[in-house]
Amino acid sequence: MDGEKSLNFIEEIIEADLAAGKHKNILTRFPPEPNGYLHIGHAKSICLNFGLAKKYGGKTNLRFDDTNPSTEETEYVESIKADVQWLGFNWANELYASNYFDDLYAFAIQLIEKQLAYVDDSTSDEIAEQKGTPTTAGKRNKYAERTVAENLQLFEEMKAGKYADGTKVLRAKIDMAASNMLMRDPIIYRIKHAHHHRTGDKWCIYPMYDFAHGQSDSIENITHSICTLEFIPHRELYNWFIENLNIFPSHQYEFARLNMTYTVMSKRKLLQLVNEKYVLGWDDPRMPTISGMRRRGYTAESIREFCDKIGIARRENLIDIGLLEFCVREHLNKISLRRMVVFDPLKITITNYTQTEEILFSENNPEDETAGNRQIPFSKELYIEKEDFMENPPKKFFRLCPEGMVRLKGAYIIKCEEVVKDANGNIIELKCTYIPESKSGSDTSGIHVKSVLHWVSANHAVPVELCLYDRLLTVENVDAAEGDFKDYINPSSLQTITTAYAEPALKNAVINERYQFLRKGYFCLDINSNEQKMIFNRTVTLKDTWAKVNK
RNA sequence: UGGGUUAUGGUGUAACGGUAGCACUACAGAUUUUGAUUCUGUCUGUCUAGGUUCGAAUCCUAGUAACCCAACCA
Repeated sequence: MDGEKSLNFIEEIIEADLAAGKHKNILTRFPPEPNGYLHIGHAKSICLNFGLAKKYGGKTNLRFDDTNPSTEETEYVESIKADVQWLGFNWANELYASNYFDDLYAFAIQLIEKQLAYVDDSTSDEIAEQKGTPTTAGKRNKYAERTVAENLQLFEEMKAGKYADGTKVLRAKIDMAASNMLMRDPIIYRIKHAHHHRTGDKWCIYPMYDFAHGQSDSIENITHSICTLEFIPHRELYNWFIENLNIFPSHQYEFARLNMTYTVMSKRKLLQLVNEKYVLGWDDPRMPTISGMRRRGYTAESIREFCDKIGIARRENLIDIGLLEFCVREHLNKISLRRMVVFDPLKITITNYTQTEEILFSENNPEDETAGNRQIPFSKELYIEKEDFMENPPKKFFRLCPEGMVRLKGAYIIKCEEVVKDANGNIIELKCTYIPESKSGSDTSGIHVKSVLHWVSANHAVPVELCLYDRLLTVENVDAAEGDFKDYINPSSLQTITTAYAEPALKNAVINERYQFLRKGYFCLDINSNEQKMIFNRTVTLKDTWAKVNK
């Protein structure tokens, strides 16, 4: 393959359609139901639909599939729009299935007139009963015999609010013996005396998904209607309506939805996590929601890159969350400002340091020359990370130890001369000397050390709070695990650190800027930060070879 | 047990009858003032059994496994 990226199966279909002159331009759509927040699985669909349009010079509509007023809310509409935009996509039109309620009602009348739909008074249990099973055909009931006039009147009365919820439905008259259960006279309208977030109380009958989605595609002239695998059986019905209504022939294509290790990807389960307070909200940084990932520090670029890397196919998949982390590290490495923060401080006194303080410089980002330098104050008393010192180190440990030497990043080489302990034998301080000729950038000492540590000057240190996140679940594939998914929630998915000290440059931290805390990971300022307290979220750790060796 | 869909390294994804490639992971090494980054290298794969063919991941036959469908949800 001469460097050319191969096409996925949908791209192949589109290129064939375009080549055959079937369409001049393509039109796709992203059709969320506004009953929850978008998650990374939706991002896959968004990137696909908008990406295809972009690649082939077409357009994409954002269409809310709002046919069920009892679960849908404006709050969700707003969050969905914000998330799609944040991901970097612009829709051609903001549309709603509810825009088409009048058209859909007219379509239903047409079906009745063609004797292809009837009003059924059966209860939901009776309908289920009469439907049969996958191995036995269903039976049509007496209501299917109603005349066109009778059906027209009844349906009109349903619309007028004459009947209570659940007492009547409109059904398409197709085939009660079909092997595809969806073709066994599917319900297309039900009575719901519910307030709709857009149409208010205008309607008390609402179309079902199957009677709304395909027709909406058709009304908009969508050329390629892309959805997930579980809708495959719906395609037959989708086509049946288009054919019998004789409307624009949109086509449905299906791809496999995204599953990811150590998390859940269903709106129902995510809603449960929110409602039952396992997380702090839809935008909790542990959630796989777009808003959660945004708050955690993921960039839109990295999410798009991830969606590109996982590919599009028709087989079930379970993507290693490590791939997502790889993508975000890859981007953050290029753009984040380097800063030093000590999480668990151990005091160091430089016994031979005679100045009160001096200002040192260090690069903001070694990956980006234009990022410039920052000032870092150095003084006699510093903090380093407790875990960077060991009194009796194993062979492969090359950080600080008694008599040992390390470099302080951007500063000097120091040597540990004395370990100070409290009455209980805990190490509370290290007395060190520094090598004056080893100053960073003008080192003439000739000394080579194996390790470089991050540090902060004690007098200049800024206390900050850190939120460290771990995977949401304790098992890779919760769908394959026994019992309820909530049994597998990771109890330590959030660790809050209140002992951390940051270098003074971090006082200027702002939302949306990305930081790499040297040797610790990528962080961003949390929206709950204020003048008194800065809170940083860890987006992802750095790769840590030492942690692996150590284990 | 009716119908539908899918099977390629640990995980994803290519190949369109002609050298099984790429990415992530894992492992080994080089460089490094982040045990990061970067660079180099290594391991591991065509669900099974037959068949067609000079040649099969690809075509045929028969199995096997997984997922989806019996909501007035989408």
